[in-house]
Amino acid sequence: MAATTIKDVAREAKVSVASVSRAMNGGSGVTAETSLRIRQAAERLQYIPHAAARMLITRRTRTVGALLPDLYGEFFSELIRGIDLAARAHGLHLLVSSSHDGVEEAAAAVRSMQGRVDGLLILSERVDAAFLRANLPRDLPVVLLNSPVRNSGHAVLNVDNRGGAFAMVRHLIQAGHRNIAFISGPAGNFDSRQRLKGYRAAMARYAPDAPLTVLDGDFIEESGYRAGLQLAAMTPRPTAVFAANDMMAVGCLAAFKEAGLRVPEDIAVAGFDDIPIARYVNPPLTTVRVRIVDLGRSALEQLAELLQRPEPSSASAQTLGCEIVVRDSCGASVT
Amino acid sequence: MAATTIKDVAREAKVSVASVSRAMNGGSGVTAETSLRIRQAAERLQYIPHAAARMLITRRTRTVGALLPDLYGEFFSELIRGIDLAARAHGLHLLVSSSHDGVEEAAAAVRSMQGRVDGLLILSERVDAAFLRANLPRDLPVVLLNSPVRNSGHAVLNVDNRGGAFAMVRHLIQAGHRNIAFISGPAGNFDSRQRLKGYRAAMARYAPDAPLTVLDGDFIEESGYRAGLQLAAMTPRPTAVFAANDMMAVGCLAAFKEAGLRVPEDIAVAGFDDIPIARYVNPPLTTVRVRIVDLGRSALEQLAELLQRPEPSSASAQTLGCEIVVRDSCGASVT
DNA sequence: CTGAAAGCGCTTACAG
DNA sequence: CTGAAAGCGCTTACAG
Repeated sequence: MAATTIKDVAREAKVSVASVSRAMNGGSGVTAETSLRIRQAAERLQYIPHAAARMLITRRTRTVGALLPDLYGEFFSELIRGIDLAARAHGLHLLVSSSHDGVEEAAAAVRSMQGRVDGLLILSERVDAAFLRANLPRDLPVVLLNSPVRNSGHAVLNVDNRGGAFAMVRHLIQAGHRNIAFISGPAGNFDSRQRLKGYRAAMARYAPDAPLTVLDGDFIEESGYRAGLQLAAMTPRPTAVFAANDMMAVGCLAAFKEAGLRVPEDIAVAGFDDIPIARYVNPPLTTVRVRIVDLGRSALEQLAELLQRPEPSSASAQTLGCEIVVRDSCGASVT
Repeated sequence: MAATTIKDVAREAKVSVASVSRAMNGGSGVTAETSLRIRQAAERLQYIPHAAARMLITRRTRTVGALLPDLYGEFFSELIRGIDLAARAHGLHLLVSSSHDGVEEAAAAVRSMQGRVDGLLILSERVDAAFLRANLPRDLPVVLLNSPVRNSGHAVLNVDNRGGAFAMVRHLIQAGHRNIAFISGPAGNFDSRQRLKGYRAAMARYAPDAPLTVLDGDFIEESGYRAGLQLAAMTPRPTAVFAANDMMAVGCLAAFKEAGLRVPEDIAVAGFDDIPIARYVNPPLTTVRVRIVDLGRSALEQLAELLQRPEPSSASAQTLGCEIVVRDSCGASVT
């Protein structure tokens, strides 16, 4: 105990606590000499202002919260890394609450963060406008990541799933493919729907007469494997398949190997995400890369902005671009 | 603004703030009826106690901090997941500060967490006894993860790197190998040193006459590749190689493929970590799995324990076991 | 059981 | 520039 307080410093520097406070907060309102003397005293006493007392009086925590669902490895860590880096740059602390799969759990987490954070970053399929209205004070700055929510009054930052998928399909078409199949993610999934839209749009635009083939998947490797077996058995067989994520593309590769199909000679394969495994499978996977660190960083930047200027009433909606990574699974790197 | 405070609830329930406080904190010292009336009033007003005020008076934050270095994907996310799950179970919030590579950065992070956390989880190669002494108040509960620090007065929780490596080498020997090479991690790395010790111990015990071959690596794939090329050129060539981590084992596989060596027929390969890629390479990699979620969970549990009983002066040091995962890269599953 | 009051450590008008 | 004082929202002895 016996942590040194502002009083101790005041005594040591022979000034009032008010002056200590002013000196510790930028020093405006005190002479340079006084300020120096105070800061030296503080140094001597190893004084660290009590965070809670400061929060209580200033009504600010200098902390932001991040609410995340049960995410898979790489995405999660990259996202946090981006958020963390940006938070540190802004002098903000980061309170994390992850691994939520239920709405109730998420609601409890959000509520328990009340008063401990100045703003919130939320990434969760389950969080919709109604959830936000029910569980958040109207005036808490919030940035939604990868969310379909619109006009909730909150800022939204999305990955350009549609654009990434569009670009990938265009790439495949330019490489000479026309019969291109798509393996979707889980039915209601927002990312998957956007990627499907990108596929459809690119096909409509660049190969309007080509057949559309959409197989159901669920983002799990196994579902990609099953879809791969189906594809292998089709006549005419698509010459390329674009899976809504890498794991399903990996499953596809396994199915094709089993079916005796060569990749990319007999059929080209592309994925989405660029997970680390993508470059280690055989052949290495052509895919769409999402700059996840940037997603986290941008989200935090936006939130930090909100903390300073409480939203000019028009909630922004931004989109973060993706890039195509061409590897062997689609044949030569044709652009 | 206008957040409802304890006063509002007191007025609404027609009691003193003292009674409200008691009712909100378990209700001892108030009749059941009063307590109920108060809690209903609180509900009506959507009262949430102000965290900072509570912290200020109770001297507890109900928050733990996690200081993490710049970790790679899977390990990081699994660790946080484990910590987060356990923290939630204990009603503790989690303040995260990650991606530190410098000592100075880590020190600043630790200091800035002062007063915002009741305890700290620290995973960092750079953090030694001196660091802890210089940057932490003597009485702050701390659990060190995977740390060589001893007798610092802090609890330590380590992965059984030595035991895992020992078991793997024993497995290889039992499978008939005698000339087994080891590829080390970075020179000063604690994990690597422990794994090397395990290799040496198992060789000494089960194949005391067999040659010891240790190649330098640095945990990066590339270094495993180089070591693989060296191994391929050796005479006599080891019949098995145990890399101090999976990434180097993956590099080894690439080198062997290039050198025309078949795995496991010509040479067996084993790694350490069981990263997701391990099961996707060709052939799938035999490796040592670290239950990272459990590591995080245990660390938090230990910290939570410390928060309740401030360390009976004897800092504990625990070790978390590993398990061998047998896949094709070492041939048939001989146990 | 219940309430009045002190006090946690800080910041910030308000005087001087 | 400097300080005395009020007050942030809570909890907890202390009386009754």
